[in-house]
Amino acid sequence: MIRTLLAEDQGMMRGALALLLGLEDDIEVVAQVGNGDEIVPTALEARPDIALLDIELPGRSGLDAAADLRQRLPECRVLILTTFGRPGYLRRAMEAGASGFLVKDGPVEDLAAAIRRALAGERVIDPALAAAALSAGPNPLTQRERDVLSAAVDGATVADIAAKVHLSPATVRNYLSAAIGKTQTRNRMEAVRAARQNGWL
Amino acid sequence: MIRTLLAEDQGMMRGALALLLGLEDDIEVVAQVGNGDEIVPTALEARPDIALLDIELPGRSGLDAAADLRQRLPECRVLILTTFGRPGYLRRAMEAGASGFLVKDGPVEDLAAAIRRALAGERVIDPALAAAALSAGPNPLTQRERDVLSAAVDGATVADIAAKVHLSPATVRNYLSAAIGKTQTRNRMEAVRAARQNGWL
DNA sequence: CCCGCCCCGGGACAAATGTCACCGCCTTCC
DNA sequence: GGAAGGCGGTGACATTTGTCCCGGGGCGGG
Repeated sequence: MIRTLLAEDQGMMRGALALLLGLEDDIEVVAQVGNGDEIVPTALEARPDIALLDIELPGRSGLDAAADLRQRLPECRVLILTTFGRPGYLRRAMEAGASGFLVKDGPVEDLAAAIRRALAGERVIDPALAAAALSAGPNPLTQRERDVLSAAVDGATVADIAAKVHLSPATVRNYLSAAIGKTQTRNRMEAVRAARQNGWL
Repeated sequence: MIRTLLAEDQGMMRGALALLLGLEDDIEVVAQVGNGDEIVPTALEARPDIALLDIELPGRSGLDAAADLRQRLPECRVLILTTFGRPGYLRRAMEAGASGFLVKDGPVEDLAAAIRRALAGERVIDPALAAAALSAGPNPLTQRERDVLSAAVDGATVADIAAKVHLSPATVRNYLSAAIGKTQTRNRMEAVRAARQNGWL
């Protein structure tokens, strides 16, 4: 039996997937969590063979948790399951030591198949997505640029951002300008959009 | 047997739900679509007893399709199934003649139960959500304000918006200002955010 | 008929935003 | 030891954005 941990925030999706996987003869869902920072503790207790992680979770990103999990429980494989096939996400997933990367489009049958292949030691990645990740290149943004850009979502003013990141307003504007330049966009919102699109957050 | 149509864009979610509902003794999934404008044609052919519609679909909004479907196939009940429990969505769903409104959080067991209750003539609505929808009040934005605000997503400049909506830049700025005022926000991005939050798009 | 409200536009003005040049400090790498 | 680059900051500048006030036209209800 393949012992599986399932991390997914949408209750209906989580329940449906769990039920679905439970129908497979060789797969058993031993734990379910809906929150990012429950992943590692729960895994340490349930000791699954494989963890199926969503990326965008409340509490903690599935990518962060993946890296942590690979350290603390190396025998447990990690499969990332996400809505968005963003190049930067795939890149980070691989760097975190994930065995595969699935998008939530695509048929359900892929899921069980991916689990078995990952456990057999294979890497499970959509070829088209892999190509996109390679052609997009690495994240050009520095740490601070990411911070500032992240704080700029949903229309915060420069003053808001400065307060949130503990920087001078003037500095914030410089970072924003740099980020806008690197993303080849025209204003902060386009920059945020482009950065998210690429999975550089 | 309850004949069900399933409209949902995420392949994995769609497949999982279909499989899940298929396990119920009295429910049968007679059609699945992943695109908004396939809903009505497919329903006219498959003649389901109930249609389970996501709102945010490619091609056409599930809410639009719901209204249309109620006209063209009155014996078919409509159940809205969405990620976001936005007050305006609920309001529009009810105006479109939906029999119920489910959010994708919450347990899977709710789904089959909701289908049966909807077919029995009940209205299926989360009480907390209903309260929020009533307290939020109706959409205060005019048609043009909605147009302009919609065109302002992802950081378009005034000139971009003006071109997209075929208006003078000056007029666009006036509408944006009005929308910002009505949403009690400080800039266009916050206004967009607030409007989307409430399901006023 | 008038009132209110929506539509469309213009002008003027203050504030916010984006850009550029320049400063110093620090770390890393050749 | 220098070059390169990230970090934090300042000042100046042009552009954009948000606001307010002003027109005119249309349409519905009292």
